[in-house]
Amino acid sequence: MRPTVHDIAERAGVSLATVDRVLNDRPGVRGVTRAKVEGAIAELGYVRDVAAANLAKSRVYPLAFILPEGDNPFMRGLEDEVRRAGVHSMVERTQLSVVTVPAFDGRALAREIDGAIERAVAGIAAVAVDAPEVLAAIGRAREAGIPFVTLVSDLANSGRDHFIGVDNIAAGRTAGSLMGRFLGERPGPVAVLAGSMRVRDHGERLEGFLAAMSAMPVSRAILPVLEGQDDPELSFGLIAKCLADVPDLAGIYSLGAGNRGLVKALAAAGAARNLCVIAHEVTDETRAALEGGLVDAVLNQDAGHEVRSAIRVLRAKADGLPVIAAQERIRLEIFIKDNLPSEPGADDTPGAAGN
Amino acid sequence: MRPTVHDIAERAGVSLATVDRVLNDRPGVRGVTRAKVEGAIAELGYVRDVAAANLAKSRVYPLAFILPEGDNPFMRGLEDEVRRAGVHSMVERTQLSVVTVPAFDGRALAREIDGAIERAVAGIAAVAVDAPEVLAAIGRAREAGIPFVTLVSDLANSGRDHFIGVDNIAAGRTAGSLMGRFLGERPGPVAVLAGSMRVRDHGERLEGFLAAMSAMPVSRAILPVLEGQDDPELSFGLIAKCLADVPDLAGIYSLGAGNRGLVKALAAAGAARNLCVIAHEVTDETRAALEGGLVDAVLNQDAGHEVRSAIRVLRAKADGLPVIAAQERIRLEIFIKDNLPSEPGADDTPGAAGN
DNA sequence: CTGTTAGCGCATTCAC
DNA sequence: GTGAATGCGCTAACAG
Repeated sequence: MRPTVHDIAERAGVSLATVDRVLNDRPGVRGVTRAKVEGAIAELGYVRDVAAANLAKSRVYPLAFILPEGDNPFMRGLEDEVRRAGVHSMVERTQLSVVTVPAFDGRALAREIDGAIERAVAGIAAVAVDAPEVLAAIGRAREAGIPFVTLVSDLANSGRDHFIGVDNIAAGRTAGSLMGRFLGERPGPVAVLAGSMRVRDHGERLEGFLAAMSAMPVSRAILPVLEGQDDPELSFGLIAKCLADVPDLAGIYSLGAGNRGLVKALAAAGAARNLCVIAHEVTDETRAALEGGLVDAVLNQDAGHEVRSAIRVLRAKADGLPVIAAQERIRLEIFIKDNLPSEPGADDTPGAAGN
Repeated sequence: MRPTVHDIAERAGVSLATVDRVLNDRPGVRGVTRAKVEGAIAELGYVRDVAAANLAKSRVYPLAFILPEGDNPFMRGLEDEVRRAGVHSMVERTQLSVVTVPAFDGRALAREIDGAIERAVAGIAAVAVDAPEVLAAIGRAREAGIPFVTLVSDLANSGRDHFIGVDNIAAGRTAGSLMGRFLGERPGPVAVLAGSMRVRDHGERLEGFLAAMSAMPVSRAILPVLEGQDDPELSFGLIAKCLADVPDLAGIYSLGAGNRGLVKALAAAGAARNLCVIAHEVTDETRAALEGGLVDAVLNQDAGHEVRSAIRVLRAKADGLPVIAAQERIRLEIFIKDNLPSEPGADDTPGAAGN
C-alpha cells in the first residue's frame, strides 16, 4: 500500500490538518514542524492521490473556449471535440463552455475574453487573432489570475501561459519537402492558396514551405500567394483562374482552410490536370479528395488532442501545477490515401490519467 | 451539481446499497425495485464518478506485460513506456510488471503467460508469437477469466480480447505508396528487408507493400525478400551484399527491426548511392538516419499510446466495461525529416480520461 | 431482497 | 500554530 496522509501524520507526529498545510504549502506551520512533515513525506516517498484530492475539493473548473465562427470545417471540428470532451468533463470536475466569435475579428474576440473574465472562469482557451485589443484582453485575464492558452494560432508576445498547436513553420517545411519529392523532376510552377497572410499560422506555414522548396535539388517557381480568406467561393475562383492561366502548373499547396473551394476547382478541372496537391487538416472534404485522388497529402493537427491538451494545461495552471511540455506537444500528422484513419473517430481519452 | 447515488436513492425511494447493486448490476434486487432505480438513473441523467468509485474500491489491478527480449530498440522503447506508465499507475490503481522472453520463442512466451496466470494478475498484454503453445496459454488465461490483449503483433484466432497495434497491411501499403511516389519515373528495382516471414506483422506489411507497388503507374521489380532476423549483423550483411550486387537499386523497404544493420550498410555505401529508403519505427538509429538523409521516411507506431491503450483496455475488461474501439485505434504515423518530433518525448497522459 | 454503517485519501471548517 | 471532526461520491461488509 502506498503511503497516505495518515502515514505522514503518524510518522511526523502531527495531525492530518498540519500535513495538509505543508502539502499545499499554506501558512500556519512552524518551521520545525514543517521540516518534520517534509522529512516524513520524503522518507515515505509520498505522492498525493489526485483523484481523492479532487473528490474532497469537489471544486469545479469552468473553462471557456473561444473559437472563430463560420463554416471553417476544422474549427467546427474543434468545437465538436470540445463538446465531446464536455461529456467526460464532469468526471474531471471541469465545465466546458464554447462561444464563437466572427473570424479574424480582434475586437469581438477581446469582448468575449472580457466576458469570460466577468464570469470568473477558471481558464480560457482561444484561437488568437493578431490585434492589439486581443493583447490587452489577454493581459486583463492574466491580471485577474485566469490562465490563458492560445489554440491553433499563437500570439507569443501576449503573455499567454501556453500555446497549443503545431509548429507551423515545420508544417510548411514538411509540405514543401513532400511537394518537392512528389514532383521530382517534373517541371512547372507551384501555387499557394492561403486564407490571409494576416494570421500567424498561415504566414509561418508559407515561410517553411518556401524554405523547403528552395532547398530542393530541382529549383521551381512559386507563384504569388493567393489569399482566399478561407472562403469557399473566393478560393474556388482563385484556383480556377490559376488553373486556367497556368497550363503547366505542377502543384498546389493549400495552407489555410479554403479547401472546399480548392477541391471544387480541382474536380472541375478533371483528372486531366495531374497536379500534386497538399492541403491542411483532415475534414470531410479533404478526406474525400484524398480518397478520390484529387489531393496527394493532407497535413493534420488532431483537434481532439488539442482540446484535451488545452484542458489539461488549463487545469494544471489553475491548480498551480507544472505542465509537462513534452506531453503537451501537438504533433503534425501526415496523411496520404493509405494511412487515412477510417472514421472521424476520437482518440485517446485520458481523463484522469491517460492514454 | 450533478446527481449522485444519494439523489438516485432518494428519488427511487430506496437505499444506497440498492442503488449500488443496480448500478453494478449485482443480484439481489427485485425487478420492480430495479426498474424504479433505473428510472431514476435515467431521469436524473446520472453518470458514475469513476474516480470516487475507484477510491472506494481501493482495488489494485496487477497487469503483466510480456515483451521479447534482445536489443530490438522498438521493444526496449515499449518497455520504457511501460515503466513510465508505471510511475503514474498508482494513481490509477494499476500495478504494472514487465517480463521479457526470448524473441520468437513460443514456448518461453507460453511459460510466462502461465506464470502470470499463476500470479493471478488482472490482465496480460503480450507481443504474440505464432505458435500452438501460445494459443493454448492464451486459452488458459481466458478460462481463468484473465483479460488478454495482443500487442504490436496479433494472433487473431487466439481468442484474445483485443489487439493493440497498427493495421500492418495498411502500413505496408503506405510504404509502397510513398516509395512509388518518391521514386517517380526513376528506374531500378527495390529491395525488401524483413525480420522473419514467420511473424504476422512482417508478412502483412510485405503484402501491403507489394500491393501498393504493383498499383503504381510505373511498374518496378521487387527483389526477393531478405530475412535478417532483426539481427544487426545479419541485416548489415544482407544489405551490403545487395548494394554490391544490384548497382541500379532504387530503393529499400525495411519492414522489420533490422535498422541498425541497414543504416550501417547505407552509411558504408556513402551518399553516392542515392536510394529511397523507408523503414519502420522511430528509434535512435532511424531518427539519426532520417536527419542525416540516409532514410527518407519512417513509419511509426507510438509505443506510449500502445502501452496506455493496453492498460485502458485491460482495466476495462477487468471491470467488465465496454471498450470504445475508435478510441483505442493505434494510428500509423509517417515521419520525414521535417516533421520528426524533437525529442523522445512522451505523449498524452490520460490517466483516468484521456488526451 | 433491502437498508445501515463504515471507510477509500484528501481538504476544510471550526475549535483549542 | 495545531488538532478533531466532517464530507466528497462511491463501494463493501454486515445486519435485518
